[in-house]
Amino acid sequence: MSDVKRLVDPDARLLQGAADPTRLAILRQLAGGGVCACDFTACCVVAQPTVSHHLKVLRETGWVRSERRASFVYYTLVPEAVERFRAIAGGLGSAISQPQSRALPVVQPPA
Amino acid sequence: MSDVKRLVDPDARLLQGAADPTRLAILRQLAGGGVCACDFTACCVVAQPTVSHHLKVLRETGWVRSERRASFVYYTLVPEAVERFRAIAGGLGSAISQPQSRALPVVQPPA
DNA sequence: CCGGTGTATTGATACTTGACGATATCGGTC
DNA sequence: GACCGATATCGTCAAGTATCAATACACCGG
Repeated sequence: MSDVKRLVDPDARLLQGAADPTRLAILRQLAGGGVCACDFTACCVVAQPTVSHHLKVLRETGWVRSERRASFVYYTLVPEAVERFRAIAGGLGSAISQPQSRALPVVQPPA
Repeated sequence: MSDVKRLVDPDARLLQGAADPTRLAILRQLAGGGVCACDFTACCVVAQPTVSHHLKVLRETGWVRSERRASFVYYTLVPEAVERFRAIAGGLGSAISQPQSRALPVVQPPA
């Protein structure tokens, strides 16, 4: 993806932040309460620099915030990011709140 | 990402399906009701083969289903995918439904 | 059966990404 | 101040991905 696209669609950027098995695992652990960076190294198969890299991506995409405490770094989920994520899900979900009768909708091919 | 990871975490795969500006735009248009493949070519900046490619990705990640009708192909959102997407959002959101007092939680660095 | 339109596939290319080892940095301890 | 554990950064490589032009395929109308 180009940088331009990242600018024009912040939602896609947010989704991309979460769209990796390692990062999704990190986000889930954060939702559960584990927040020391060393915990992630334990939970994931990847090496420490890789975890650090993913944490950076999550920071840059607005998912997490980091805070230093002594020699440890604590990570917390950014509530707004989760909220935005939910909003995206809600936006897509409008179609399923109504019955399935739209399977072949009224949209016509262009004239 | 490796194929292995795709197998071990289908949620990440689903997220990756949506984590692209063009595909997100397509999904949103599908939620709104536009379903003819030619509509996507109109809505996106990219060329037709690119749209077709993205539709294929969405099909492979379980987001959409396609159906041929005369010479046009109609696309519909897969309700289960949207539901799953919502479930992922809900799983991450559990932390924000409770107050922020967990900013620096009780989790300790490993002994 | 033949031309035309809509859609998918192929092949090539440039870019992005995930992963690692090595190394730097930061804070605490002795 | 020297060592040590915890994180981050750098350099690099392999792999994945987005994009397009060219082309093939499917379906309709004549």
